[in-house]
Amino acid sequence: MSRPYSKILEQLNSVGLRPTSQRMALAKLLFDGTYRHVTAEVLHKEALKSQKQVSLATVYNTLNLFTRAGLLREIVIDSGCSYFDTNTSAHHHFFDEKNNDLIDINSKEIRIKGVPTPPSGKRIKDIDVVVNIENDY
Amino acid sequence: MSRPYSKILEQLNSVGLRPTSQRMALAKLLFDGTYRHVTAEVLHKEALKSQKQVSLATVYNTLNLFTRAGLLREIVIDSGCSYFDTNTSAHHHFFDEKNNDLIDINSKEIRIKGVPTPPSGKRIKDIDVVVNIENDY
DNA sequence: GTGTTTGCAAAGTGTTTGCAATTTA
DNA sequence: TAAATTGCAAACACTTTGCAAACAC
Repeated sequence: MSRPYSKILEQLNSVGLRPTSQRMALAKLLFDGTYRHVTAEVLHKEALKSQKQVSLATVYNTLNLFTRAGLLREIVIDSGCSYFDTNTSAHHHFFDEKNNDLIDINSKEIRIKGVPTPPSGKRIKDIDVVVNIENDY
Repeated sequence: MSRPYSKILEQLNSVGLRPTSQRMALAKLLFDGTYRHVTAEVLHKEALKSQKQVSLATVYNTLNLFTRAGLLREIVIDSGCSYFDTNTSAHHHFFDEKNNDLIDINSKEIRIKGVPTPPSGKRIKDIDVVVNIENDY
């Protein structure tokens, strides 16, 4: 599943980011072939677990850089915790607040009708849909 | 526009909250007859501006109590800032990130189709739609 | 070599909490 | 007067930042 080294290198080069060992290690964890939703803390722990020593500050900086470069998308659900989504195409999410778990919903599945005209001088940038789910007892 | 004292008192009593002077003052600012989206900081400033001295901690505690009592609804858009909405019925929002401005969208206007079945053992609790808007240049 | 990146610790933000003093019923 | 509430300051969780040392090109 893991993406080859050369692909990751290419990806970093293409957005003008120096392929430092920390960035390479984090990119390898993030872009492993499946779509992921990670917090800074989770990614930091994963990096330490794999042999790579990276500081939490660098994880934050790298997530922000990758997001600005279009490699990641930031999602805010709860206050006090940002998720970073490796799927940057338009799509929506299930959110299970019991486990703080995000699940992708393909953008083609959900259709939204009847969005009113925005206030004058404004236009729609994008639409975020979060389907909150809970245990079915 | 402002709601009469007796109505606010009744409202607090109905959810089992003691009508202290701080709660009365905050309720008066919140439930003024129009729907509002306030942050703790903004409400605190408003309280101080009106003659009422309330601590920021009490504003936070009161907003949380009112939310738990069903008088308010909490909305998280940005990380690092909670909004409290005096409209507790199901509805959606425009969000203008330029001014950090929330605007209600009547729930009857927006229709969502094609929401996939949630994972087994889970059911849909509610759906949040945020229509992000930006300046139209 | 020059400019970039890292890691640390410190600072920053929004929010919650412990506790003594105050207020409510 | 017993229980709830307040305000303050300290604690908190998450995130950003300043700066010297390390690294990439």
